[in-house]
Formats: sequence, C-alpha cells, structure tokens
Amino acid sequence: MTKQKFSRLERPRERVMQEAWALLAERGLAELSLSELGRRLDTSAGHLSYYFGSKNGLLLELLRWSEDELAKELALVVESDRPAEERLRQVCLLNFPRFVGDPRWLLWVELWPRVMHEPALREAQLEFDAVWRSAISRILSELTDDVDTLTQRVFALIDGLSVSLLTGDTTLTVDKAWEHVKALLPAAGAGGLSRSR
Amino acid sequence: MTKQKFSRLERPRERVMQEAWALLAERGLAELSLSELGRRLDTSAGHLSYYFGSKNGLLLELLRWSEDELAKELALVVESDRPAEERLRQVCLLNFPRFVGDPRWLLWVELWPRVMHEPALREAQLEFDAVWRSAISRILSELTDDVDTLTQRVFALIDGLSVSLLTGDTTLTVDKAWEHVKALLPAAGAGGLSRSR
DNA sequence: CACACAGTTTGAAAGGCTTTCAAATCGCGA
DNA sequence: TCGCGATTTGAAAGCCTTTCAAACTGTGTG
Repeated sequence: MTKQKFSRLERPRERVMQEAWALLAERGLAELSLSELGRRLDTSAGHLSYYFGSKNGLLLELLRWSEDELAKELALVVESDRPAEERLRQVCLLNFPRFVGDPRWLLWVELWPRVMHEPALREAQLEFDAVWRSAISRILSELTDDVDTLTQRVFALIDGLSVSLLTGDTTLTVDKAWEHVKALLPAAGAGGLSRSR
Repeated sequence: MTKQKFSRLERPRERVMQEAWALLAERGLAELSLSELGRRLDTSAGHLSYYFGSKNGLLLELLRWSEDELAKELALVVESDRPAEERLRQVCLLNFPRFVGDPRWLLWVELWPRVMHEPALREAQLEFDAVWRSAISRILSELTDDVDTLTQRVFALIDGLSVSLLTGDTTLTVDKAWEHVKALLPAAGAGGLSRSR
C-alpha cells in the first residue's frame, strides 16, 4: 500500500509551479486564473482545483515552493563565517524583490489582507515569517542586546522597502534599500543622519 | 446646462461609501462584491458598476474618500507648533491602521500588486503617497540635512509597521510602532541599540 | 494473468461574479 | 407641458471557481 496519492502529478507538479510562476511574473495576479493555467498546461481548471484543493491552495503552495527554495540559500548565508553585517546584507538581498512585480512578493502582498479572515493563511504567514525572523534575529544578536526590538524594526523596514521595490518606486534601488537597513545597526562607523548647525 | 451628472446619487454617494467601508471592515476584501453591496443598498450591481466605472473604480474612490478625510487632519498636525518629534508622532498615529483589518490599509495593500499593470492605479498611488511623503519630509527637514534619505527610510518603516499592525501581529502595538519610527531620528537622547561589552 | 479498486482525470454543470446593454424612468430647462 | 440627456433597472453575456459523476489509470493481489 504505497501511498501513491497524487503521484501521477508529482513530476508535472514542478511544471505547474513554473508555469504559474511565469504567468504571475508576466501578467500579474489579476490574470492568474485556474482556467488560464489549465489552458497553458493542457489540463482542466477542474483538475487544478481538485489537486490543490482550491485556488488559494495553489497560491499558498506556490509561496511555500518559493520560500522553501529560499530557505536553503538562507541557511547557507546565516551559517557562513562572514561578518554579521555582511551576512545581514546577504539576507536582505535574498529577501528583497528581484525585480518589479516579483511573483514572490506579489504572493506575500496578496496574503496579507486575507490573513485576518482565514486561520490557515495566518498560520502559513507565521510559519514563513518565522524563518526570516529567526535568521535576522540570530545575526542581530551579535550586534545588539535588545535583539527582539531590533529584529522587529529591521523586519518591518525590510517589508516596507520590499513593497517599494515591488511596485517600482523609481527612487529606490536594492543597494539603497540595503543602506537603509544598515543604518538601523548600532553605530559601527558614521553616526546617524543629524542636522549640522 | 448645469452639469447634473450623477447628481442624483450625490447624496447617496456617502451612503455607498459608508456601507462599502463597513462591509470591508467586517467581512474583508474577499467578501466585497458589487452584488453584495447592491443588495445592502437596495440597488443593483449594474448600477454601481455604471456609476463607479468598474469595481476597481469603486475601490479607488473609496481609498480617495478616506485619504481626503485624513489629509485634512494631516494638514492640522503638520502646521501645529508642537516640536517636530511630536508632530511626527501624530502623523504616524494618523497613518497607522486603527485596528486589525482597517479598511484603509486593506485598500492600500490591495492597490500595490495592481500598480505595475494599471497606469491609473500607479498614478493614484503616487498622488496619495505624495501627501504623506511631503508631510513627513517637511517635519524631518527640521531634524536632518539628508531629508530625502531619511524620509524614504521613515516612510518604508511606517509601511512595514502598518502591515504588521494590519494583519494583527500580536507582538506589535501602535505605541511600540511609534518607538521604532522615533529610533530612526537623529540621536536626540539615548543612543542606538548597541551591544554592551 | 486478470481483476479489483483507490486514486486521478475529464468535461460539464452549478452558481457567483463583473460588465454591458436595451429599455424604462427621471427631472431640469425651455 | 414637453423634450431630452442623464440615471436606473433587470436581464444577458461571459468570465471565474468549485463540484460532480463518469471514465480512466496503474498497482497490488488472487
């Protein structure tokens, strides 16, 4: 009784993910329908709904798929022996949107307004958040005593910067975004932005 | 030829806004349909679509409606003669979500992922953002020389904190959120979070 | 080797949504 | 009072997701 549940789609699963990802990247969230996805994959919307439970189920799996991938790279970064600041920088670069409309952040943003009304989504949010939070927390513990406070601050700033990068704020670049995060770290070099007088 | 366009709905318009707002607050974005709204207002979905141009049109008007309201209060705060830090605090309190699932922030979050593909939405985003950005900017100019940089940083942090407040992060309160923003200001009192050694 | 059967796939149906449309209605200015 | 543009209605069109029965696998068993 080997559990062969869904096994037939196991290889194709990857294909579904990639196609959905591509669709998200080129057309945006509004255009991602199970119908359209089924059309592109030569299968039926009904089947996709069955396989993922629901459209939201697919979106969640898609987010999980990409977070799992990133988690591996994140572990490497966190465990490297570079200086804390450099590790934090790499975490930021890993987390920031790679380009305007990056599907991963599209999914995150889509998740937020639904979290209040759907416990399953809230759970997913907490689960994925925890990965990044603990990574940041571990690094910051080498730089500050009030780890929780600084982690919360850095995490929120990263979210805000990511939204700007996602939506295509032309005044912000990834490098600048990192500078903003770095500025939250305890004074290692130049001080804060004060008023010369 | 007095332009009476839409005048018949002008008074009822307020009622539409309020009902939509209430619906958003109690049931969330996923449940806000023109059909449901029409049902509650004893009119038809078709009419709402005609009047607002589209469902997105309604959402945009709803956001504009609430931003306009806040802009008035914002002006009062910015022009008051309290110390810069206190004015900034009031701006933050004005801007942060008032409760978990605050419709205004629900609308903001809904706006973001659509901005890349719909020029009209991008324009609205820039317009509304500018109001807050310039208010923050004006205040920060009293505290720092590099106004643009600090404004961008503060603005991003506020966004990130707002998302946390919106989704109901139990470890964050409005007061704590303000403390985070305050910590970005040039050292007026206690220094940053460094590591005691 | 055939068969049973759980698990998968299909295509159509159900029901909800937004948007469009023609027809009915309204109300202002002449 | 009438004409006419603007509004309102309700139904239709066309999309979507989800559900469902029916057909189809492939694997383990007799």
